[in-house]
Amino acid sequence: MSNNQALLDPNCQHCMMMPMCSEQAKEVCKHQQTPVVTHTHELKRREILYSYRDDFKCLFAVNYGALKTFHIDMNGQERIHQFYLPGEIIGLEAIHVGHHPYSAIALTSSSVCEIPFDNLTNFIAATPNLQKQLFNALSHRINVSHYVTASTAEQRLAGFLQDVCQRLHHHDATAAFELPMSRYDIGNYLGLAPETVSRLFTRFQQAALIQVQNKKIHIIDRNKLQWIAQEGMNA
Amino acid sequence: MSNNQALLDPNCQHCMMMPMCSEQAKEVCKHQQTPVVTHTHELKRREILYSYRDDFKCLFAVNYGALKTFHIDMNGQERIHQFYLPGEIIGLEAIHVGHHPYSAIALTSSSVCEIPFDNLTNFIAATPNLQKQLFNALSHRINVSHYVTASTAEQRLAGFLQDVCQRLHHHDATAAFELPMSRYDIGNYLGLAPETVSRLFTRFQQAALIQVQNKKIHIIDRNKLQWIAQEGMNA
DNA sequence: CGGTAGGTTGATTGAGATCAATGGCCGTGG
DNA sequence: CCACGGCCATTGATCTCAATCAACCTACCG
Repeated sequence: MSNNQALLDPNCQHCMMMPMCSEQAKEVCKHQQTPVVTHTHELKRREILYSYRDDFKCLFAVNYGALKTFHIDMNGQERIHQFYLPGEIIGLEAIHVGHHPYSAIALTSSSVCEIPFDNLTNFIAATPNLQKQLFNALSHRINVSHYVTASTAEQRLAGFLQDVCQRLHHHDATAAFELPMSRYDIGNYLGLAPETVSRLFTRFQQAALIQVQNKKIHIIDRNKLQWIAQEGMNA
Repeated sequence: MSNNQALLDPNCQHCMMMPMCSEQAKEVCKHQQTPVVTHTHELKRREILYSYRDDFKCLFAVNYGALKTFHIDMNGQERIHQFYLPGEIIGLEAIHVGHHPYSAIALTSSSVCEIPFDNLTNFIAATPNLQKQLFNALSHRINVSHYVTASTAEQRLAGFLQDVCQRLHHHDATAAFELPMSRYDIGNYLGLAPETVSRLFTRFQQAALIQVQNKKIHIIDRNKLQWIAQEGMNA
């Protein structure tokens, strides 16, 4: 798939790397003979994008689908580090060590744009006003996922739903979407047992905050969800 | 305190911003009339460096002492975001929003170098090989503090001690240092009650992993501490 | 010297983990 | 097409680790 085709994709609208795919950017690239986005990868569910300890050469921007990064601890247990939704950049944590500290795997059929990091830095050096863009992306990543350290399970899951909703660019009080990950994955990410996640979904549904049918989530009362994320359910 | 004086300080050896204070850097600065480190602030214990929502203009590098960033939630409860030890950079999370999302306060008598962000970006644009430095610093911050989401209290505290030890540049199997923060702060940061932190210190001491006397910590068996951080105490 | 914040230790409670059983969904192969 | 098997999800029963409540101690500061 070419760079141009990717630009036609509605998902590119929200991609942090979009400025690197602009007409202006492509002019610069043509000059340098080094495009920022070289090509895209199509991934099937459970297909590995890269593995723990692989050399860091490229960042990846999620075009569609969803991925997770994880590692396997000394007990053979999976520990999920982060989920990635369309428009988000995978691999930033590898910049300073030169290799990937986590493995990345597709949760659903997905497509990612490959961004060779050297091309990117060259490009940024040539267009300093875009340097800020990458700083912003990195700065942004420092702050994400507050809620995983929230005190109660309710707060964590409410925060998670809220976060996913936002990252899928649903801005209204009500929203419907499909969770790309299993209850096990959510639990793993939030430090909860999958059973607890399941029970909480039921409780949230009983409280008319959401409607759940398997992976389909319908957010009914987002304000209240936000409230719970910060205060807990009975506060 | 001048830039030169700061350079004489042994803490500067490990500062991520040291390249910005090099002779080469100062040459560039002289050219631009905009030094990277303008001056330093001396802070007393509990003195505020900046407050939540303050405009983001500067990063700060800890010269000596220690600080924490935090915010007060809707219940009036403090939530600690991060601790900062000598050589570390405060304020990176503000880059992409333009204002500080947390307040910063000194835990002990401290000194920080003020780094106006515009000066820094100008400087980096003028010396592209140092652009990488800031990318690295940001990338590094994405990965820190794993252990706060570890499953057991033991693992979290062991991970925390291990982390502090490393950030204070103790590389040996045994080490002694002073914790700059209270048990309440540690608990708050790790999502544990202060009583739990206290009990764990006692248990770690009984297991001959560490010696504790108030804030003075003596790491006796760092390997085992590392083990516990990953596997738990009885695994 | 008291006063106060911080630290330790003990007793009790509770949220969430774990164990266990069941049901639904989907992909695979006969 | 249906049947089987595996994975995922839900629900219930029990247990456990850490929170909470409470008392007391200690260090530091005016």
